[in-house]
Amino acid sequence: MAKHQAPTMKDVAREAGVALGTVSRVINGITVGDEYKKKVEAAIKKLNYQVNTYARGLKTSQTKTLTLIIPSLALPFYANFAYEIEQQTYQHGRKLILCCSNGIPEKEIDYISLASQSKTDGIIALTYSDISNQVPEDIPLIVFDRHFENRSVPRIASDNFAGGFLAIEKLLEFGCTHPIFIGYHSDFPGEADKRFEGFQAACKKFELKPTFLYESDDNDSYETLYNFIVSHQDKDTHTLDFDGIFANTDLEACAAVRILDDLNYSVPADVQIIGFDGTKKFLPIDEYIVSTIVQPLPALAKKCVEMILNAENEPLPTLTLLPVTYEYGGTTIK
Amino acid sequence: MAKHQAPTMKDVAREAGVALGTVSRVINGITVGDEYKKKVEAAIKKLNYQVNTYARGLKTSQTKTLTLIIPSLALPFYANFAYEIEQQTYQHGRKLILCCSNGIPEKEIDYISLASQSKTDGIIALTYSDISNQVPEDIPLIVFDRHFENRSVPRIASDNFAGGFLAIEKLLEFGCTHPIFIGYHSDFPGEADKRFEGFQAACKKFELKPTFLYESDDNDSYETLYNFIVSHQDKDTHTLDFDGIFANTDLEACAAVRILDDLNYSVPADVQIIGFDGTKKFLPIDEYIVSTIVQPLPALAKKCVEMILNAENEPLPTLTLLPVTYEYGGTTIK
DNA sequence: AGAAAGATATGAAACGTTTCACGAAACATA
DNA sequence: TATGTTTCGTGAAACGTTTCATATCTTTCT
Repeated sequence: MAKHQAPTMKDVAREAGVALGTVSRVINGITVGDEYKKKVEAAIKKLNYQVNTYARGLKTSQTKTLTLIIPSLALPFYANFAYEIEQQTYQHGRKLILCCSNGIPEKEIDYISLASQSKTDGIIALTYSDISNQVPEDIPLIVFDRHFENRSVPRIASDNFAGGFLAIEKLLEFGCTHPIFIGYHSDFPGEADKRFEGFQAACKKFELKPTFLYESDDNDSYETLYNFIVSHQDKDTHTLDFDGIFANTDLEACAAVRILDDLNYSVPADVQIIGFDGTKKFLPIDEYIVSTIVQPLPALAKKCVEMILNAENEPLPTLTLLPVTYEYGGTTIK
Repeated sequence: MAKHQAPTMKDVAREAGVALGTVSRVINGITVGDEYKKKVEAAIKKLNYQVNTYARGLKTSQTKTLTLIIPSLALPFYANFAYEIEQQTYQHGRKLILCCSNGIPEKEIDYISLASQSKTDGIIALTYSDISNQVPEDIPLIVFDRHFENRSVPRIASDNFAGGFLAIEKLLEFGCTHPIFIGYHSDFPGEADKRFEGFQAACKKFELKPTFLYESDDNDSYETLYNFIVSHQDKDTHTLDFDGIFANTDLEACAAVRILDDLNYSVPADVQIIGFDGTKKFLPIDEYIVSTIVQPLPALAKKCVEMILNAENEPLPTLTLLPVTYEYGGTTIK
């Protein structure tokens, strides 16, 4: 038995008794006489015809495909961003190509090259190195949550600076007199760095002594944080010299909660804590709920995709910052 | 200024002073005379030529593309599976198209149809409905972690039954005399159901009274579980009538830990707990560590991709079950 | 040395679309 | 009725590859 060949437009045309071009026009929704249209549609249904994306892509060099380059899906934040991007991509009738680079520059570049061979309609990148000069001019690129040296590459992120500032404002509003900052930062230029700057700006404005733990990635961050907190306690009075924590991420906020608990301090009575990311929004784990500055992940994804797809009409703006919001999660008084 | 056109094989051929076919052979690694090869490679480098995947796909109807259909990336288990599939896909020189269906059957079918139009080389599906009859015959399909009515569709999963059995064996080995099962199950036919069957089989074999909480998805599972546990305690003696828990997932194991803690029982002294999934392997959150039956996610992903890509040589086996392992995580004595 | 066999380069055809110049038909105008 | 205008279907060309029959050049054997 011969292998069943998928029907082509030519088959449809023959079946419907019309010309090839007519079939094409029906498929692409270009005006066609009613009787013709009906005949073609009947033939399509009868033959169960489906367009061949590759033939179309070759002809139009529009592949209806978006590419997402992301280190991994291990961090819930990454996973959720990828999810939101996919949802948007689908909504716009595109397919999403997922690339997990593990943050390895060579892989990142390799993915770019693959994407370019596949004539992808746009690249959304959350990379460790600045890959903007690897991307062909005719493929729109948006860098998410990163700021590289080259400031001309369009990027998008939450307003991390405002978020850092807001966290301190909130802690003060909730009665804290000495909020501090804790966090680890990696050596790649992530937008998350701006949270610390927001903290500093708030300290300046409200005339606070800026106390913080802000170091490069550490193998045992729990221990580092533990020691830091211990160093700020008066053992005789069992008193801490701070009463509020702004943690760089919800993960770190959780670690702080645990450590304070281990040290027999009460949250939020003794210390109020605000994290960052809004992880509870997308990680359905109770243990993970803290008061937090929420990143608007769905809105960010929406913006990314819309901007990319609109890139040929309107050049991509250099920087797009979306507002963050505070949300109560039990580690503050409200 | 004219828009810069990407160079084609024809350009390379002209630049190198050879025929079109020769360029093709160089690119595809077919034997070509040394001098020709050198000339072509030089031209490729000079023009910065890249193959056009769409032209190639049209000609060969091999798209070097795999499609993953998964409900979402919200559950760490899903996210990690997607990640491992992507890694394997990349290793085999393919691209991955990610489809998040939210478990909506219409979307699942729509994704299948898109995949088929795009002539994907294979589909890996973690769906809620049985989509096997929607997939064209010539596209290999593997269903992950599901068992539908139609038993002829190739599927792959961890050996959940053996895992359930193993969990009880371990609890007994660690000195429990009355292990129980807790878990919620959804109404779609997931392989995870088999864990409960494994539990039951173990009860039969070891002559245990099978105590369990096993209900359909619940809006407030915490409360249900809390009430269940309370109903098994003697309030006067503050004693529970069980001393071991096998939880259907690590998430539920964590909930149990928390509830027992709230009720002032000690884990693992009073109650030992074993979860399922091995979530700690891929979710880097300390709160989330329990003793667990580990699903071999990387191995599962590897198998999926290898089998799919080998499907034309060797027809896909109906059922592939990969072994699970026990791993200590603090909620048991070892 | 001549013929046969073996390599390997060549260029045209084909994959399944979209697009466009062309022509036919229908309609409006005078 | 004759002419101009609009509408819409037609079919060939083109997109950038791969593949295959053909042609050319070596090598080997008698």
